[in-house]
Amino acid sequence: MNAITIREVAALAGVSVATASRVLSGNPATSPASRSRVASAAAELDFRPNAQARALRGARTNALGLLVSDVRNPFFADLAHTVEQAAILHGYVTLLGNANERADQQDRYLDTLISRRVDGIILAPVGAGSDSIRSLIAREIPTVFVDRTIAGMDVPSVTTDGTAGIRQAVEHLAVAGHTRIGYISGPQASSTGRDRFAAFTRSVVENGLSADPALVYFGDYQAASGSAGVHALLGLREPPTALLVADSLMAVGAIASLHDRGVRLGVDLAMVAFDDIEWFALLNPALSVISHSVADMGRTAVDLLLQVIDGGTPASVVLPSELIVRASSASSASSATAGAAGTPATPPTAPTASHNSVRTH
Amino acid sequence: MNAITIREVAALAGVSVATASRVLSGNPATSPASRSRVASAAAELDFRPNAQARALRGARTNALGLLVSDVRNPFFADLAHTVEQAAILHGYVTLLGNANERADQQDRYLDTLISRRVDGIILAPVGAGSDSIRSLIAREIPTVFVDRTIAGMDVPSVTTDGTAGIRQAVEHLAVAGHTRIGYISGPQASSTGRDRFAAFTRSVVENGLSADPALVYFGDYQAASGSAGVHALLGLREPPTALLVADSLMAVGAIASLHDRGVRLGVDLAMVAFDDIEWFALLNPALSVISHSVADMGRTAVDLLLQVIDGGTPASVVLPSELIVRASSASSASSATAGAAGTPATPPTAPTASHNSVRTH
DNA sequence: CGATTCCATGGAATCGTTTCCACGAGGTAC
DNA sequence: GTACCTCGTGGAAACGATTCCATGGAATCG
Repeated sequence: MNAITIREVAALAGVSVATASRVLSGNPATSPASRSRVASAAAELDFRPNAQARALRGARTNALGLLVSDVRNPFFADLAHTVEQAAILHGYVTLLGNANERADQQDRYLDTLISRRVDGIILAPVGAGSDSIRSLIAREIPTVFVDRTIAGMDVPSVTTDGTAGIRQAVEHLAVAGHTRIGYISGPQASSTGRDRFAAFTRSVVENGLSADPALVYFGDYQAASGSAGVHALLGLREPPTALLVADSLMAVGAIASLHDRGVRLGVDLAMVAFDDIEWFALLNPALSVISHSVADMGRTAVDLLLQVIDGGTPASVVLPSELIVRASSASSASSATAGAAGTPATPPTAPTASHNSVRTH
Repeated sequence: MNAITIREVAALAGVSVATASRVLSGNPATSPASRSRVASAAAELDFRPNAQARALRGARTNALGLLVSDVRNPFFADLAHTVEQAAILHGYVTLLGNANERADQQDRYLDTLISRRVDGIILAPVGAGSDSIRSLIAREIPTVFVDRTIAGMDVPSVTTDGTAGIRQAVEHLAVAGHTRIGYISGPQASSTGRDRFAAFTRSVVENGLSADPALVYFGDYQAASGSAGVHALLGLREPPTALLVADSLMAVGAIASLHDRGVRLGVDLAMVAFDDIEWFALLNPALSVISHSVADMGRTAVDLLLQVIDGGTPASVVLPSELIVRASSASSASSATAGAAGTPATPPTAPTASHNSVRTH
C-alpha cells in the first residue's frame, strides 16, 4: 500500500503540485512541455489519484449508489447490470447494496452510502419509509426510486404499470374457462404488491370471475412464500384451476412445490408469473409471463438520477407491461383436475407445445 | 446536500472538535459528560461523518471491492450476496463491480477500486493477467482470487476442485452406456476452463471412452456459446449421446437450443451441467449438476481477504465438488436417438422421474 | 518604447476528519 | 508539601488532492 502522491509526480516532473494537478485533471492552463513531463512522470510512477482526497475537495465523488431489494432475484441482477453499464457510460461507478428485502439492512446501506457521499442513489425501497429514507430526502441527496415507490414521498421514480399485463393475463385465463384464479401476491407494504393486487382484483371483477378472498395468498417476494402459497391455495376445498404469481422468485418456489405435489403445470394447473426471466422460457412446459423491460428501467433510472443531480426535477416514468403466452397457461378449466392436492397425478401424455410464445423472443 | 460537519456538532455540544471526534469514533479518553453532550448534539443535527475525510486521514476505508465476471450469472449473484453478507458482518461495505467477462471492463473497475483505496479486493479474474492486475499486486493491495486463478501469480485464492465432480459425472454417464460424451468447455484463457477441460479429458481416458476432439466445443461461459456448442456437436456425423456443460449460463443456452431442435433432454440426450442453480432442479426433466458451495466460497474469500489485510499470508483453499444426479441424465446410450439433429422428435411417453436427486436438496 | 494583456506557474488555503502534543487540574505516594 | 501520574481537553498538524491568488515573463497594442 505504498501510496504514490501527486507530490512525488510533481517532483519527478520538476514542476509544482499545482501544475501537476492541472495537467492530471485536464485543466487547459498548462504548457505542452509540462503536460508531457507530468504525463510521463505519472506513467512511470504508475500514479493513481486518491479518490478520497479528490472527492473531499471537489463536490463530486462520481459514484452512484444502487440499493436493490434482493441481488439474487434475476430481475434485480439484470437491473444492477443495466444500471451499472449506463452509469459507467457517464463516468460513474456504481456501489451496489443488497437490502435482502429487509428494512434494517436497507437502512444500514443507506447510512453507508450517505456517509460515503455518493452523488446520487437509485433505490428499490423496502417497507413503508424508514427514518433513513426520510433523512435521505431531507438532506436533498439526489434520489430516484426504481421498480417501487413510497406513498407520500415526492421522489422521481421509474416503475412498471403492471395493470395492462395483469388484465391481459386474467382475461386470457378467463377465456380458457377458468373461473377460480388463485393469486400469490407480493407484500402489501410494497407499492408493487399493492398495485398488482389491485389490478388483479379489478380484472377478476371485470371478467365476472370468483372474487373469493381465500384465493389470494400474501407472500413476501421470496421463494419460500411461493411454496407456501401453493400449499395454501391447493389445500382449499375448492382450489383454483389457474394461478397468477406476482414475481419470479415466488414463481420458482411455487413451481418447486407443484413438482413435489405431482401437479402438472399447464395440465392440472394453468400458471402465469410476473417478471420475464430467461429461464422461464426453458421450463417444460414453458412459463407464461407478464413481461416488462429491465433494460429500459435501468437506463431510465440512471437518466432521471443524472437529471436530479444536475438540479432538475424530472417527471416520473411508468413503463408498460405485456402478457407473453406460453404452454404453462395452455390448459383449460375443464382439463384441470387441480383438486389433486397432494395426490400424485398418474403419468399423462406429454404436453406437446413447449415453446409457444405470442411474440418471438 | 447541506453538509453538517463535526465542527457544528462540537459547537452545539460546547466542546472542541477534537473531543467531538473522540466521542464519535469511540475513543475512550472522554468524560461521560462530554460523551452525552456530543452524542445528543450529533443526534439532533443528524450528523453523518464524511467517509472521505475519515478515510483520507486514517488508513482504513472499510470498503472491500468485489469484482465478478458476470453479475447476471446466478453463481456470481449468489457469490456477491454471500460475500456482501460476510463482509457486513465484519463492518465492511462491498463495492460490487461487473467485468462482464471482458478484460477491459475488469481493468476499468480495478483502476476505480484502486483509486478509491478500498482496503482489499476479491477478484474473479478475467483473462490471463492484465497490467491492472499486475499493478494491484505490485502495490501490495490486499487481494484474493475467487473461483478462478491466474497462473504464476502468487495470490491467495479460493477455488473449486471440479475434478471429483467431473469424474463422477463421466463415470455416471459411462455406466449408462454412453461412449461419446460431448463437452462444452469454458474458455481456455480462464483457469476453470482449463482445469475442468483437463479433468474431463482425463476422465474420458480413464473410462475408455471416445476422446474424439470433435466432441469438444470451446465456449466463453456465456449463454450464446452454449447454443452454438449444441449446434456444433449435434451437427456431427457421429453426434454425442450425452453432454457435459462447463457452466450454468452455457447450460441455459444449450437447453434453449435443444428445445428449438426438438431434442428431448434425458430421452434423446443425457446432460450434466457444472454449477448448481436452484432453477435447474425445476426443469422437466430436472437437470443433473455438478454442485459446489457458493456460500462456503464467499465466506472463505472474505476470511482470506481479512487475513491478508491484517498482514497475514493465508494458504489458498480448494473446495470440493460433487455430482447430483437428476432426470436429465437418466437416458441410456441405447435409448438415445441423438442423431436427430434438427428433425423434431415424435411425442414420446413422458419422462417419469422428474425430481430424482442423489442427495436431498 | 512603455503600458497593458495574456498565460503558465508556484505558494498557500481549503475540504472534514483523526491524532499528536502540550497543558492544567486533581489524585496519590512519599 | 513537593513530586509524580493520570486523565480529559483543546490547538494544530496531517492526509492528498483542487483551486484561488499573486507573480513574472512574453506578447500585443498604441
